[in-house]
Amino acid sequence: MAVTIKDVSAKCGLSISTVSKAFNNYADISAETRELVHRTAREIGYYPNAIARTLKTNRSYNLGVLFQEERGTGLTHSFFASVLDAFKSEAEKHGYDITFINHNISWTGMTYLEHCRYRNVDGVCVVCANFYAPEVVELVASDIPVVTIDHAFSNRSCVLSENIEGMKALVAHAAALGHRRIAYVHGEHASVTENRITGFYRGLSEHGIEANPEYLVDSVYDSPEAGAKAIKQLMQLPEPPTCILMPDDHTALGALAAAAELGLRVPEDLSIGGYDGSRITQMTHPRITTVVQDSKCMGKQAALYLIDRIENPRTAGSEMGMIPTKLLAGESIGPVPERK
Amino acid sequence: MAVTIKDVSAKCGLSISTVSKAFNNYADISAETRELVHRTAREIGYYPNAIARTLKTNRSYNLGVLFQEERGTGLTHSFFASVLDAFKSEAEKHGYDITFINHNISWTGMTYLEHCRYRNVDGVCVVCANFYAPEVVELVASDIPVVTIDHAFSNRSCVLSENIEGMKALVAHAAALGHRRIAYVHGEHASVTENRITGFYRGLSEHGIEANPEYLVDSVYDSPEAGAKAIKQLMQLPEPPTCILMPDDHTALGALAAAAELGLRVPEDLSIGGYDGSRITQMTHPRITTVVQDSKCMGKQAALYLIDRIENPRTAGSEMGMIPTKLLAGESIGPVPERK
DNA sequence: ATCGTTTTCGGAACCGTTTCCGATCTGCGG
DNA sequence: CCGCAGATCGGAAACGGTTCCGAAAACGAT
Repeated sequence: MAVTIKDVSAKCGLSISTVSKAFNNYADISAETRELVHRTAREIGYYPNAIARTLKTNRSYNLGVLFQEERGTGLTHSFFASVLDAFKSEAEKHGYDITFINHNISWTGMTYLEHCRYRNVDGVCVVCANFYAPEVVELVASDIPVVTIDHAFSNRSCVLSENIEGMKALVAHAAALGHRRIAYVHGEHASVTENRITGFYRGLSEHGIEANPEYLVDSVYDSPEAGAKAIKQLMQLPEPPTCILMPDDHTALGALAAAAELGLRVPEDLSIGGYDGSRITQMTHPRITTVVQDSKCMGKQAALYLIDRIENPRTAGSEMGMIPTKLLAGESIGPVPERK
Repeated sequence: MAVTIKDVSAKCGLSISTVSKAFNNYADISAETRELVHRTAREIGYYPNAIARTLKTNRSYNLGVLFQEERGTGLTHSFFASVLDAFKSEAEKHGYDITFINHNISWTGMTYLEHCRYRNVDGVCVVCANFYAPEVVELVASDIPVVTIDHAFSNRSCVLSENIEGMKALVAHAAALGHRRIAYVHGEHASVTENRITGFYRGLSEHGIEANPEYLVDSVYDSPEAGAKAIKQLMQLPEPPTCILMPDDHTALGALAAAAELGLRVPEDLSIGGYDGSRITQMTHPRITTVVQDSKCMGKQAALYLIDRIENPRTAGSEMGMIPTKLLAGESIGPVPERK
């Protein structure tokens, strides 16, 4: 069925090796021959078989993407989906396809690394996972090129979002509007979270606000329910906060609903901040004040680092890309209400 | 670096073919030998190389996923992301990985079909594309197993969402609340849209409501901006609708904001309906009344059809899965306001 | 005409598997 | 003790390419 290199070689009366070399731009092929080969290839619709090529060259032009499985969200998570989309586009622009690396149920029980070898991926982008899991560590310690997103390993390239600055800017924005009782409901522990907490505290101290431990609430990402719970908990404090910063936009959306349930107007009675800069923040009423993470840039940069590492194994070093964040002021953080 | 079948054969003093057969459960291998092979394989960490296996067997255990490229949304679209996620999970459960099929810029200009052959995918799931594009038709007409989502080709398996019934149910819900001036802002033309329009008209006629051509607005999916524009246009009619159904939940969210801008309360002054049943509908205030599409089920079913077709080429026919939809009543469609 | 050099091409091994087919060995009835 | 069937295993070709290396041809210089 499929047309192979043999068909091309037969059709133009050349040897297989000559056709192969013509296709791979070897120097010892005359211009006319090269032209002939390409022409007949086009005629009979020949494309080199990636599988055979990979077997021989050990280059698959396939990049692995490691997504966490623990939480159900997967591809549904808008921030990661956006990062992935950009990664994919950039990879494809360079001739790479992508495959997901994971070990779902009923699979032969391969580790991430084994899966990578099994599929011969040229490199892996670890987008979102428990970076401390032994399996991830094993992968990162292997000889396979790796780039990580939002987590830095030594001697591995990574792309980081400027979380400290982003959070600081958000706190500064709230402080500028007079808020001093600012709470932060944060997500699971990870580099991202730690940086945001750092940014949160720095933002507070830069505005001379004393940190109140009760205002730092342990919660999870991407859970409007948990967000709502946190809100209710915070608002029952003897001295409730006037501004609550949520771990992400989805949770902030849930917080808006929770506030409405409590009979609180946003931002007149309570200010709420999000994080990520997803599209929905601009569709709500009030629009959610958030910190935009440049997910497109992050995904693209990760692809560039990884491909560079793959194609220039000796010259390419381990880069660290810091992608700036940007405050997007909506209406959900308003002036602090008069003290009653 | 990688450990091959040779290492296993050397380690247990058996021939390569024996090891291979032991791994593939051939009958002419004694139980002890099989056990020995598996044990030493586990010891030295051997996994068969998928590439070599594919080259020989012409089975890649890789499924292609065809996503549209025209609109920027890509993976970001929550409905498709959800379908894809379910498809992926089910595929992985059966030992398949997935790769995206497309023809992005700077690529050698392969068609979808050529890309499929290039990567030796065992089958393709066409999730979201222009089903009338020549390239898609070429793929569907090929010998590669194909399953389509939300579009039916003859003699190809497909998974359809019950759009007619879903839309009818939504109209019925509005009618039950007294609405008779119901508008529908629909997305681009595709099977989905046509079915929904059909359902819309049937719903109207079943409740004795005469269709008003001005109440059917041509718009696009997933565009809050376009949604907002449509709302404003509709509300300027001499007899504006009391209930507006949007093409999807994101657009409905945009419509909510647009209504707020116009000073209209939802649902007191204007009712708005969504479609898809995405998570955000339950996080807004008011919650958006929508039609839930069972995206998980759709993705899973598509994977099952495709794999069945691949693994049982003769017995498997072309199936058509109709996935039921469910009305999810929020608060965004309320009783019709008193005629002023 | 001879020789060395450069250009251009083909032969063949190899990548890691699968699988057909033949070889060996065992047990058993006659 | 022979022959034969069944059980086990190994040899080798093949999948579709790449790439090393040698051979042939062409060419220029002497």
